[in-house]
Amino acid sequence: MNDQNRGRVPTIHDVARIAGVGIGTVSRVVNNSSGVKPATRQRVQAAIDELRYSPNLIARSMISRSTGAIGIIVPFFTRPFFIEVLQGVAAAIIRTGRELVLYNVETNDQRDRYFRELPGQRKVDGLLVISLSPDDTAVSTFKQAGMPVVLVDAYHPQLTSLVVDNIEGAYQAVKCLITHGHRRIGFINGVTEGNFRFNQANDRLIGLHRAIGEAGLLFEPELVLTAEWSRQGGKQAALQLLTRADRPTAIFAASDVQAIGVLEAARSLHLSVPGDLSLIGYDDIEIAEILELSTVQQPMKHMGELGVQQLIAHIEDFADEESLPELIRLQATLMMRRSVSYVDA
Amino acid sequence: MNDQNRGRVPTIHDVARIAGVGIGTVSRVVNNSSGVKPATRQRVQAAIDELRYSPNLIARSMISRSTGAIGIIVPFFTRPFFIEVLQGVAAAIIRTGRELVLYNVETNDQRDRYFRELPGQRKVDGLLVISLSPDDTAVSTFKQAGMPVVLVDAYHPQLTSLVVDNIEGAYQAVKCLITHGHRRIGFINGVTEGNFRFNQANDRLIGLHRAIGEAGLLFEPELVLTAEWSRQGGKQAALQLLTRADRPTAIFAASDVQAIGVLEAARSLHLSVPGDLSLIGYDDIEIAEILELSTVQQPMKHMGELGVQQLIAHIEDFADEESLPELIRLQATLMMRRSVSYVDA
DNA sequence: TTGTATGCGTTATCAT
DNA sequence: ATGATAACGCATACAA
Repeated sequence: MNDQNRGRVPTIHDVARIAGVGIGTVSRVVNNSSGVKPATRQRVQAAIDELRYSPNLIARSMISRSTGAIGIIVPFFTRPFFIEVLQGVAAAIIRTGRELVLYNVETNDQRDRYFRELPGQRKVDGLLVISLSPDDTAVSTFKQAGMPVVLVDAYHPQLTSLVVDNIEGAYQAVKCLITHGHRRIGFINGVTEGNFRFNQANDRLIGLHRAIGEAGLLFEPELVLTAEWSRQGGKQAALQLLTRADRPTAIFAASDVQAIGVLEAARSLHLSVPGDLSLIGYDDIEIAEILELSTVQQPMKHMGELGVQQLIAHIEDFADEESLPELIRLQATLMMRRSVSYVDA
Repeated sequence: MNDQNRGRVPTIHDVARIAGVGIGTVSRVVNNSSGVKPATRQRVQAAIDELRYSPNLIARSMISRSTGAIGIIVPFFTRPFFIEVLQGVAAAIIRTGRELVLYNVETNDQRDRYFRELPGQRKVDGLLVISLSPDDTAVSTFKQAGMPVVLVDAYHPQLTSLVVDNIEGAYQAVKCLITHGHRRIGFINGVTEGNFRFNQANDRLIGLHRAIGEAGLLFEPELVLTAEWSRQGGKQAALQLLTRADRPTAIFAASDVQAIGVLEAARSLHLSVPGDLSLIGYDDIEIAEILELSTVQQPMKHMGELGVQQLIAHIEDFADEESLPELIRLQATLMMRRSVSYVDA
């Protein structure tokens, strides 16, 4: 192991030279192809071990036209919801021995650039898109490039999409509050950032309307606030709701992160949950259980795993060209915990 | 956009043909090289736009010998500690316009395979290794392949390493408990999984010893338990400690995740924290603040960002060959919150 | 059974 | 200013 070789990675030619064979034979040994005399195979293997050779995957990709990597396009990946989806994604990808390449998007521009350029760059074999809905132009780029794409928590008619019934989820949450005798229910919705989560925010509002309408209650617009998808956002909105003269007896938040902000607001106002205020969040991130927060569970890890599974099926399916896009619907589940109680019990 | 081109990505040759120029010229336009007549440049650009061409990064990598990607080798990436480090990592990487490739390791074999093969595969320009200490063989593989490697929360004399003074952190935690009058202090340490976190677990124990020794207290081995780095692990260990006749009045846990398990155990035994039990965790993951858990803060995001920063410096530094490895020491900080009180106050 | 030549899509070095 | 051509490291078809 002389120092001359510093920084120079051995290639298939080096192995061939050492073993005294042609590069074709080395290639056969490396790829376990048949038709190599055991003795030669052994010589080659010895050379490989000696040089600590491992094949340059970039060069191999040029020929095989596949990289073994899967790209994940995800907005604001540090938020708990996305983190939990990513956990499912990563577990599923790694299980297949592939690599995971993360593309985080924080702006519309970034999203559009990824949609436009990633398909042609060929650095990944497929794209899993989380909570982002590509427009028709983007989809045509995917199709033209033959790049398999699957959507998770987003929808496009021409792409396999995996969606959660959040209208029903929100409906169940609000209905539950109504059943518990609440009549003044505050709703803290999430902002729609660059239309990233347009449906997400909207669906929850629709579910709320449905539950309220069904119960024959009056919809009170001043009890509906829009806040950042953050603790801070939730806290501020809650403060606003809870300092009203006619403060709501219950709050439904569009995400657990915001619900935690509500808890903090309540604490700072010396209101007890659920004594003075009932609360339901959304997502069921891990911390919700610890805080005994009632919430609507989205099967986040499962969404990630299922998305990867679908994507890999597309990648491996050569007849993919015109395989019809599937629409997979998942349920949201109300998780009742300690943060809800009957009003004036 | 005819259907014939489905799945065929346009190459530089297609652009050249359409624009009626040679591929060299196209390459110059794509890379903004000088020496192209404005008129030609325009023609080429038009062809690029028409075909929606974007250069194949794989082919480009063959020549440039760089991929624009950074590989992260991390064990058990779903644990909060690693998630928070990864957040810093991802933010820093994306800020530089590079890609992040995640390599999760759950076994010794996996770790060794990554260390052995990744350097030669050339799919990434550098490796950031989290909480994993490569041995001399691995390090020599890195060096020979000229693959830049930086260690975070791990150490090797020949590699730039970023470590946290966890001995001091643990010392501060235990000393604080002693100052609050506690004499029987339980310690829930983490297991050493395949030596992944050998130092991590050991350092905390050393800090404990130091604080206890300094106070002239007797070290009681039966109050030191080893548990999984999980809520469940922490809970079970705590149950064991807290059901003793002479139960400790305080517990120090090697991680916040385990400390949360302690909280759950206390709750199930109807012991109040900090009334009946004082508790200090380790790491300061986000949930610690929400739970008002006292803990020792590790600058996780900062570690990730700093690691990336160092790695990129190595990647871009051509004289890297023999640039000396740095050892960067970071402080751990005791965060006092509600989970600690004076004993028999 | 094995060696050699071709091509993957780029960039870079030459000519022109 | 621009076009042709040689690498880059590999897999593979084909020749021997």
